Amino acid sequence: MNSLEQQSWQSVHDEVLRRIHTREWKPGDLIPKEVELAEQLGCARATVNRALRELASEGFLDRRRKAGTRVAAHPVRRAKLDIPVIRLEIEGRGQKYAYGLLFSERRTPPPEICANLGVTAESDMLHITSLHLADGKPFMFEDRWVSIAATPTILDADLEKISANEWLVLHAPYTRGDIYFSAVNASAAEAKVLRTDPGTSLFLMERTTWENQTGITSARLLFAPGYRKHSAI
Amino acid sequence: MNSLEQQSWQSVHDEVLRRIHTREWKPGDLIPKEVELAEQLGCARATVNRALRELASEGFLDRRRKAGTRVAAHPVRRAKLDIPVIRLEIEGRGQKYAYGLLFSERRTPPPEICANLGVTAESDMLHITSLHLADGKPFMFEDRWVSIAATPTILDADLEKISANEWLVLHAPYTRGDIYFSAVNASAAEAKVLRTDPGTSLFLMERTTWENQTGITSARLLFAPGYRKHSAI
DNA sequence: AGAAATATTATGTACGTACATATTATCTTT
DNA sequence: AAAGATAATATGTACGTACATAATATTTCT
Repeated sequence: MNSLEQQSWQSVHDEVLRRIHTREWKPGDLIPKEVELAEQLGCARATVNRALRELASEGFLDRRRKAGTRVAAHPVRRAKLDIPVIRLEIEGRGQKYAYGLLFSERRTPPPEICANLGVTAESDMLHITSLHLADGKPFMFEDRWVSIAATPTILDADLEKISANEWLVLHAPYTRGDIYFSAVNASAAEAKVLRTDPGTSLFLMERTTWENQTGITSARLLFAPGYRKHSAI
Repeated sequence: MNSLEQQSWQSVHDEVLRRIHTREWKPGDLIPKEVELAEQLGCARATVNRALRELASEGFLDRRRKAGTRVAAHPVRRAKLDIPVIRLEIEGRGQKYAYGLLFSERRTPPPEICANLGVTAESDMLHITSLHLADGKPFMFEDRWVSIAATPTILDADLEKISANEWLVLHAPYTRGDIYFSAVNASAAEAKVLRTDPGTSLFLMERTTWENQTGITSARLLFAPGYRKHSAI
């Protein structure tokens, strides 16, 4: 890459990535400073800055003021997982989405939910279990607790028609959340709902969301056998 | 937020996010154009642009030229998963890392590996299985195929001492990869290696990486029972 | 020599201008 | 009215300058 017409932060991004991939710049190496790169590649420092910033956020570079920019010594791969509303995930596969409310009650939460959301055992909560289907077959079993204090309007929602999952996305603001992915053996009850055998290995997604310090909802999403979550890196 | 001294893309980012969270701007809504926002918030358009670009990449906004910027109708949560080298993941938990090579052979690949990597059945490949331990207990079982054509120097690596996982990160350039997460029941052999019972539900990560169009390696990473992958959103 | 103050430096960010590009909206032609 | 050409417009990006900030290097002081 000589000092000709080069432009665009994308091309700088690609060129730097090429040098990393070809080991011209090896893990741990200090790379030229922004001003030098800008000269080499014939563009403004702002352009180099944008490219390097992007590469750092992708985990390829480590940057520190004054210390300069280094190729990440232990490239941490940052996989981006898109977690859409279940309906869209199913429709995105070209399958027909259906949903059924299994059970709904208003009561105080069990200890593990209190711990997840940081609420007291006397909290007024809505407990819902439901089943999401793809082409008529069980796809995901949802077991959710919603704080009525934090989201009173959910009592007005018709959860026979719209899933709590989707209602919350549209009506409950939230600022942060946690997700855990794991694998569990199906219990007898879970196996029955998902029409599989007890003990079958199931993909589990546990999600908890807060608005500021207030716990909104905690959900256990259990996927039917064969489910795979994909990500490109 | 009045038209006073406001600066910094972070504060613009936070202010826009606040308006989304408080439903001042609801899903699907068209928000003011960059120039207007810049005026409102008293900063340059470039600053607003950076904030909105960030919010779009986080999945809160949809932006299109000429059409303007809208609050995402179906907020797709973008969970960022950090996938470090196994050794660092274990050490990051404060546990002692150990590694053992179980098996290594040089041979032609089975059909599923050919399909994954897009190589022919006559390819010269290295097949390695190994076990990663945390505090002496089985943590992850790795079953990996590496293309010798694409990465000939791996034959010189001492895979008794450094795991293929780590060696590849440090020595094999790659441009793109796929990851699949799923749950599987342990086979008899897998259960034995991971010191658990056959049928136990295990978290599986399948990774395939390419350099441009050349398949480099395909790995099946099977985690011991209880493993959970976390992400904040 | 060791600590504290000061200078230096690479990245981080803001601003204003200019132009590119993708879409949408409008006008013209058939 | 449908199709095609043209204008309008919001975002996308590049550039150069200016200053902020964090970390390091150097100098000064005790």
